[in-house]
Amino acid sequence: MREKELRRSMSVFPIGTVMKLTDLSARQIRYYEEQDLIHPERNEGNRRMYSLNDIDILLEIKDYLNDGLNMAGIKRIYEMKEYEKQNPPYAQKNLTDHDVRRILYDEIVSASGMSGKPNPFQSNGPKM
DNA sequence: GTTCTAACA
DNA sequence: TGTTAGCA
Repeated sequence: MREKELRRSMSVFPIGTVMKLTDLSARQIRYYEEQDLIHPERNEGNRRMYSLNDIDILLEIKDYLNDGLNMAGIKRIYEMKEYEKQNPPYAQKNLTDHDVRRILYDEIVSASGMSGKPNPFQSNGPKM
């Protein structure tokens, strides 16, 4: 079932399509790339070409943003995801990749909501 | 018309 | 983040 992943990794969408699919601005999409959250390829004309995987990540980022996470918190989650890939310990300790991510996620979200002081995971209270 | 980089509000 | 400028 690797054929499927291969296709999901093919960069075939221009930023305009990604904008419509994710409802994110071009500015945001390019910014998340700068933060190493996504890695679109470039075509002959230096245009960014995104894959279905990139789009999935973008949609995930949008969810995290809605939960009040800032870039620091989101990057944490993806950095952790990378760390896990290089260090199999978790996979063998009966926790799936998804479970570990869920745990870290809850940790960051609760840290954002329980402290009265500003913390690195919180994007300063509501702006109203 | 669409996307890109860079920079300023 | 939005937006704008000047290119390709």
